[in-house]
Parts: sequence; C-alpha cells; structure tokens
Amino acid sequence: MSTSAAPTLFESIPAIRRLSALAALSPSAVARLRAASAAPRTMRQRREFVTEGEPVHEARIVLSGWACHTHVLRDGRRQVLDFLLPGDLLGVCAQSNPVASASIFAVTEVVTCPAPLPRADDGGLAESYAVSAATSEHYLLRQVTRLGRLNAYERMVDWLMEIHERLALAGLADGGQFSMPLTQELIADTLGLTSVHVNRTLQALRSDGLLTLRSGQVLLPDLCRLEGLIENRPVRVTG
Amino acid sequence: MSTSAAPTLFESIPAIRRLSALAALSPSAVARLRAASAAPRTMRQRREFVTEGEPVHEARIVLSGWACHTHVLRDGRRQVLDFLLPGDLLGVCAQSNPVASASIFAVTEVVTCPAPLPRADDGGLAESYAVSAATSEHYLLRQVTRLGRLNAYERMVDWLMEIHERLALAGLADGGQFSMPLTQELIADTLGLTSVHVNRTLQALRSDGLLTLRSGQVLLPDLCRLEGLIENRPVRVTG
DNA sequence: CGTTCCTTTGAACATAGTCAATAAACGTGG
DNA sequence: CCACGTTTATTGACTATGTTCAAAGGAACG
Repeated sequence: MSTSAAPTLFESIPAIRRLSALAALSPSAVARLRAASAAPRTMRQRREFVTEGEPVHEARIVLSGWACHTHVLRDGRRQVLDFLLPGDLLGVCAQSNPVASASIFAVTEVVTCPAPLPRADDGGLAESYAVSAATSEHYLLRQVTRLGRLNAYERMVDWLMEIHERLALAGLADGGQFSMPLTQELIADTLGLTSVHVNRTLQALRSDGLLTLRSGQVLLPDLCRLEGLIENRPVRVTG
Repeated sequence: MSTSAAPTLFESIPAIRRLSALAALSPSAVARLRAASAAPRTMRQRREFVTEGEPVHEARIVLSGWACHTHVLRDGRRQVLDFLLPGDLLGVCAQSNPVASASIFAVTEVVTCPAPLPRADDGGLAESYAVSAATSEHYLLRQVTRLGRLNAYERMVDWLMEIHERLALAGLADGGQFSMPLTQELIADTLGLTSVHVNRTLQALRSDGLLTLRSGQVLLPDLCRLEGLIENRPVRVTG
C-alpha cells in the first residue's frame, strides 16, 4: 500500500497512464502493473503472434508498439478489424476454454506484459479492465458505422480522430501530433479501401489543410474543423 | 435440483434452447431461466427501447422478436450494427456504471425477460453467458469484414448464412428456411448499401437459384453452394 | 377502397477500384 | 558513405460497383 505512486498525470509508462485514465487506480494497483511490466515479451514486427481459433492462455497488456486484429480471406483480401495500442488488453475472456476471436498482427515491434489478475484489494484494476473492454467494443461499433455509412474522406477523418484520441489517452499524442507507423496499404485494409484510393484521400486532406504526414509523423493542424466533419462521439462508456 | 428438465433438444423456449446450445446447462440453471421468462416485458415494434449513452440497469434476454443495435448519424444515415435474436443477451456489463454502447431498436414486437444472475450453483449459466458474449463479438468482427471487404452479393450471402445459423441455434430455422421480418431498407442499413441495390442483389440471388423470399419467409434451397461462396467460418469460440 | 408503406424498375451519375508505370524512401551489405 | 534491391508512395487512364432520382406497381391495413 505504501508504494511510491507518482500522480497519474506524470505516469511515464503509456500503458499504465491509459489504464489510470480509464478508472482511478489505487497505488497498489499501479504497483502491480509496474511489476508486471518488468516481465515484458517482445513480438517481432510484421509477425502474426496470435492466430484466430487458437486457444488463449492469458490476458496481456500492450506496453509499446502497434498491433492489429486482422481477418484474411481465402483469396487474400484482408480486413483490419481494430488496432491494439499501448495500454490495450488482449486475450481477456470470461469463458473456460477461450479461443482467439481474430488473429493479431504486430505492425511494429510490439512489447507486451501479463495483465495482473484483478484482486479484491486492487482498487480500480478490475474496473479499468472493464472500461477498457467497453471502450474496445465502442471502437468496434464505430468501425462498423465507418465502413458501412461513411465515404472515403469521412472514414479517414473519423479514423484519424479516433487514433489521436486513443493515443492521447496514453500520453502518446498531443495537439494533433502523433507518430503512425502504418503503410497506406494497411490503412486501406483498415478503412475498406484500396491503397491507391487511400493515397488520393490523404492528398485531399492535405490540400484541405487538415493533415500533414511525413515519415510516419502525423499532424492534424485543425482538430476543431475535423471534429466538425464527423459525428461528435466522445468515448463515454460509464454513467 | 429436481426440476423437471426436458432434454435440451426438445426445449420449447427458443431463448433457452440457444443458451443450452452454447454451454451445457444444469437443470437448476434451466429452471431459473424458465422462472425468469415468466416475467416478460414487451417492447412495441418500431420503437427504440434502449438509447445510446443512457445508463444500463440490468441484463436481459430476448425471448422473441427481432431487435437491432443501430447508430444514426446527424444527417440521418443509419447503420445497423448487429441483430438481437431470441436467446441473445443485452445490457451485460462488467463495469460499475455502464451506459448503452448503442441504441436498440425493436424491429418487430420484442419480448424480453431479466437474465438470471449466475450463481455458484448454476452449472453452466455463467459459461453460457460468456460464450454468448464471445459469439456476439465474433459476429461483430464478421460484420466489419463483411462491410470492409465483401461486395454487395457476397455481403448478402454471408449475412443470410449468419442469420440462418443464429436462428438455427434457437431452433427457429432449419434446412435453410426461416422467417425474416425485415424491410429491404433495414437490410440495406445492415449491409451498408441502398435499398435499391439490396433489391437488385436479392434478384440476382433469386435468378441464381440461391434464394426464395416471399412475405418475410426465406428459403435458401442450396446451403452447400452458398457456403462455397463465403468464407467457411464456423462459430467456434471455445477450445 | 383508399392510404401508406414497400418493392421494383430504368436511366444517369459518382465514388472507388483496377491496371500500369514512375518516383521516392528505406534497408542492407560492401 | 554509397550502390543496389525492395518496399512504399504517387500519378494517370479506364472500368466497375453501387448511388441517386424518379416513377410505377404491389401488398398490407385500417
């Protein structure tokens, strides 16, 4: 209980910063997260490290890097279902013999650590996991609407805003600036487009003064205008 | 414990039939479900009975009727996120103050009852709920791939197969036959198309001998051929 | 039996995809 | 640090899938 607990705002580990932002964590919960992060595992980039249908062993937390849930069709078409960013959980299941609901692909090198099992004395940890799960579901629903009802330009704006918002929670984005280590082809597989059309859509955003993108660094210079373009959907999963 | 428990296969209440199919339920679990179903609540058709962002009070089970999660954009565009069919759960949340992640719209008249809280002695009930949740997530992921990477014809086939499979679990479909009380406009909002294009896609399926659809009654006369058209994705959420 | 909602059809149009070629960026070994 | 091979980004011309608009035909329902 007498763990040295730095205030949330100065938390230096992005994953812990995110989980603290989702629900107030007691010092002991933060201490257990710190301890868990001392036993990291690294996944090589461009590798699938979880395969759809395989048994799931333990819940883990992303500490750094970008991963994504993907589904690949027989003919090679690929859909990125959602992204896993620092502080996101994977392999959380309530059933007895869970299997992975989708494959997970490491876009960059990805570092994970075990997710401490919530205990009675872990003020807020279980709540943080629950809010994290609800948030993931929210993003998944948003992805459905994005693909079903928005055009290419709107999809790109909506998705960039979502990524910005998510990275900001972990302290990895601020003022519309963040790094995004994705190829246009991966973005295409996320937004249900072709890479050629993603390229043209990015150009349109640039010429509208809404985006700067150079060597994986994104700058959204006019967040207000972007917000005006999309549905105002703040992530609020608790009452 | 000595409840009169008919074998699962002859279970007459579709919702209980589905939950029994997801995980083996003890007689006492079935008894509690039966008891809960004796306190039904009816939602009028064409009504939104859960609103996105509103607090969620209790978990409920759909006993009969069709409902759907929807998201409506400011300009009126609408996306159906997924359907709620007999045996499906709604309002299940692990957090302390959950809010609805999407609005729920009653397509037909919908009857629900409270979902009994799993207890230690409810063999299989918690497991059934967990598998149900995993299955819902599976369908949501499938919906993302459908919208992102399939064309209109493929979307329709994939979705019809999914509905058939889900209704079959509850004993409400068999041999490719089931009733589907949806307008083409609702199907369009589900598949990210216009109702005009849905109409044309249905015609294409009919002229290919894959579909009969008259006054809400669907017949898929050649399930094998349909399965050949889509990804073979049996729902297997447990190892 | 008229009204309303739903389905069906046609013609013109728009958004996004395909194919192909070039340019730029990146990574690697010498 | 440079040369080379590979991946990624960019551009153009053409095509295709799905949308829009409008109107007419059916079915359901009071």
